Amino acid sequence: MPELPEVEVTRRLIAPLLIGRRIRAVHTTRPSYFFLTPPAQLRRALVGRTVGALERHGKYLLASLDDASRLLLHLGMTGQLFSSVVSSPRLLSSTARASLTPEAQRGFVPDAHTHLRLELDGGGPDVVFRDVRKFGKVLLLAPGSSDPRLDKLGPDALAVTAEQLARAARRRAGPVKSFLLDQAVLAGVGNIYADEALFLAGVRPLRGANRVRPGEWARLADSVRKVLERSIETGGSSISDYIRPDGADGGYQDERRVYGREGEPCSACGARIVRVVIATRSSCYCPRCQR
DNA sequence: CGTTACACCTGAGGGC
DNA sequence: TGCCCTCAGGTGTAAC
Repeated sequence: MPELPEVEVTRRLIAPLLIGRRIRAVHTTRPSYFFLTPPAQLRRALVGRTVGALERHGKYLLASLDDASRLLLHLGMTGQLFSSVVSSPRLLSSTARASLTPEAQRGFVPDAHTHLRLELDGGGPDVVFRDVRKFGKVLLLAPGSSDPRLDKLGPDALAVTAEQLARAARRRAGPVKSFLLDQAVLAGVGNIYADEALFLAGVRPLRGANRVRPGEWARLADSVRKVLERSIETGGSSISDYIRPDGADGGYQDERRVYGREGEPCSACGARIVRVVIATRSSCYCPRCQR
């Protein structure tokens, strides 16, 4: 679920809970697909560490620790990173929520999907990482080491230029939609914001990337930045699982022009929004506004 | 090298 | 009500 705006909003709200804090205790679930670093090793390595900075690279978060190691986090499709003092209806199924006491409903209660919980010195709330589908990832990077997942990322989508996009697209005959989703080309755009940026730029998602003209790359680069910045301002898109770290919903889902709006009238021209499948990802566009 | 198909995992919602 | 199918904001890998 989370794309660049959701990860950036998460970073801004989680940073004050983590930075300068010493990790007092670490709670995890059993080993799984989710843990690139085995949970037992993770617990040993993290306890006693103090967090320096919390940075974002595309959709990845990177926490630097006082022993020069770094903790790499990815939210996958259903990952949620939040403060333990929140209570949000998105965090529990209705049946699970109904079984809690009123006191428990006011704070977060760890469940089987709560894969990582950091207790911090200083009396603040815990930092919780919950992920139902476990497509999210946790990886501890030893001092001085990196990871291919980070190294292969293209320029951050908030800073990408038309020239960078046009150059990267030269040998790319596939759909421009797939091109925008390629994290090695630009880092941070996912299915929602690719569709939204293509709409704003007036470009059809199925057009070959190498058949997009220079003027259109300029509009696309602007549209990508505009859409992402506006989403960050509104707190991101809360469509199914995403919540802000403080438990509130984002607001960008109400500003979508095409994503998830198949069959609805285009907000610009009234034509019916169309849905096609491109490389297994559903893609919505306006057949009149986008060429 | 570029591109596609599929796997990874769980839950919600629609159709019958 | 229950079952079965499809779909979901991502990404790594194998295969062409």
